[in-house]
Amino acid sequence: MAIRFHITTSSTTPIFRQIVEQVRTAVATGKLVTGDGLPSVRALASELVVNPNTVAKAYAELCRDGVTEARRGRGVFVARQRQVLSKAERNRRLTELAAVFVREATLLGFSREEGLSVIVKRWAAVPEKETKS
Amino acid sequence: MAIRFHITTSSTTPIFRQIVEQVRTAVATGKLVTGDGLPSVRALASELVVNPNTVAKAYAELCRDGVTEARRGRGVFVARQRQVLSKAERNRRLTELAAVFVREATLLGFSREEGLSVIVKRWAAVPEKETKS
Amino acid sequence: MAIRFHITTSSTTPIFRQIVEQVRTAVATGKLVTGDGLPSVRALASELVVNPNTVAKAYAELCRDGVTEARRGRGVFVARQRQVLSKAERNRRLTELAAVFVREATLLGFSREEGLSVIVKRWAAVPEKETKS
Amino acid sequence: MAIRFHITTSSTTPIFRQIVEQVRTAVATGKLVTGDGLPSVRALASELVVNPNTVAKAYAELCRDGVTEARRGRGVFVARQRQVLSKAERNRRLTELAAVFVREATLLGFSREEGLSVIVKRWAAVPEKETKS
DNA sequence: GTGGTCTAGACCACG
DNA sequence: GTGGTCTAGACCACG
Repeated sequence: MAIRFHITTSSTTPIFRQIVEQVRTAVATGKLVTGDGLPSVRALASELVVNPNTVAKAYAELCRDGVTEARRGRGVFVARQRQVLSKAERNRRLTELAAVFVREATLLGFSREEGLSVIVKRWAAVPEKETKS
Repeated sequence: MAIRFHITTSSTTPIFRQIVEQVRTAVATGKLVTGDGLPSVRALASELVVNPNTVAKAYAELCRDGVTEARRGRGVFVARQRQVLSKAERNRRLTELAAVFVREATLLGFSREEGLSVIVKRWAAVPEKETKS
Repeated sequence: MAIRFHITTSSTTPIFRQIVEQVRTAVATGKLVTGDGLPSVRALASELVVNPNTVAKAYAELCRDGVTEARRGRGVFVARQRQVLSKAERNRRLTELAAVFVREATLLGFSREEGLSVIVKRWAAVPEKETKS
Repeated sequence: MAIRFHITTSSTTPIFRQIVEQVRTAVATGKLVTGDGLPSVRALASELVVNPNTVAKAYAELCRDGVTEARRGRGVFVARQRQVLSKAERNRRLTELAAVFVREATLLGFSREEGLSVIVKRWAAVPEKETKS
């Protein structure tokens, strides 16, 4: 399935990071699956009216993190997802993610129930699959 | 109650942001409550061995977001927490926070149960209080 | 301790990779230790007569891999080395490294004894330290 | 003996290099010996579903390095392995290979014993033969 | 045609 | 002064 990108040049989030996050979201929610192709660097740069280097930087980070893989002369494709980080490192990152969520949700005035509810709702968008450890 | 700051100069997170986040966490978890005073800009800068401008920048952001308030000539204090954002905007932000958490947790290979479990655990650090909506 | 860089622009190995490898070697052999500073992006670019972006790309990869860390406004420093990859992934990489070494050494006409000997000799340059797993 | 090729189009390693390395490995481990024939360019390209130019490029490099030799109108065959490089050059390359192995193994957190062990294990796949110096 | 590398030069965030 | 981001534009390796 294809993916529609939306870039906000006025955001404090760098353009290349916005691209990275949109691809990561699409992969996490199953909108993009293993083997799906991304637009070519030139095509996406042209569509978003940004420099090809900016797109290339985003794609490079995605490839480095194993989300995608570049095939010579053919383009960038969604890779088979596999975990290379140690269990300890992954747990550390998950704990940090949870701390940020709880802090910000609390400061926004939301209760534990409201916070969990929106997480559960969001997770419904993620397709079932065997956990890859 | 006082707050102990821990700054990591080697982190990719800017120092001023580390200060901001530690105050926000302290307020969210009830370690700091309405009326509690923060160290003076000079005192904290000296203690953390950072530029006073950096501390001032952090305090300015906290005041701007309504977490703290500056009382002329007396210092910076934790403000009475009140929601200035519209219900719609707060819901939008909560949804975005949840999307980030679910996306990253999923890509790290965690299941819905593991993700929720760590959120619940983290929320245990937040004291009960009436929801401020 | 400082580090002397030697770049070969005629090599097929990209300049940014040559920089990366020289820093990795210096860290692996203890010539650079935790906390040591690298030359600034601009200083090294000027010294090597390459574009600052090329040096920045090398430094970015080193930081991403945890070899170094950038401190805001101060420069890039050697980080405390820690392992974030899973044991399985690290074993996989070591096996691949060994396969390459054995293949090339064999084709160069060297015996097992000669190959091991030069590895042992090279390892003598690595300072003793507790294995970090 | 024949050789089975396995190409990963998603790898960052160019296809022609994968072919080169698999032939080199087969020769180094004795799976292919002097006089053994390689598949024709067209046959291999067809089997691997790659561009014939890619296979031709791989064979050209193998011939240039003396691993194989092309016999006009008959195909490409494994050459009698002989060392064309000077002893000094071969020693230089072996030292460089060892440096890379030790550097990366060290940064992965492996000890000298672990590194040597995996080299020894890998070398067990190489048949005994008189050293060709 | 595809991504990868590099130069040249600008502007910004941080401290 | 430091690294981070971005644009503009060139050339190369691969297929």
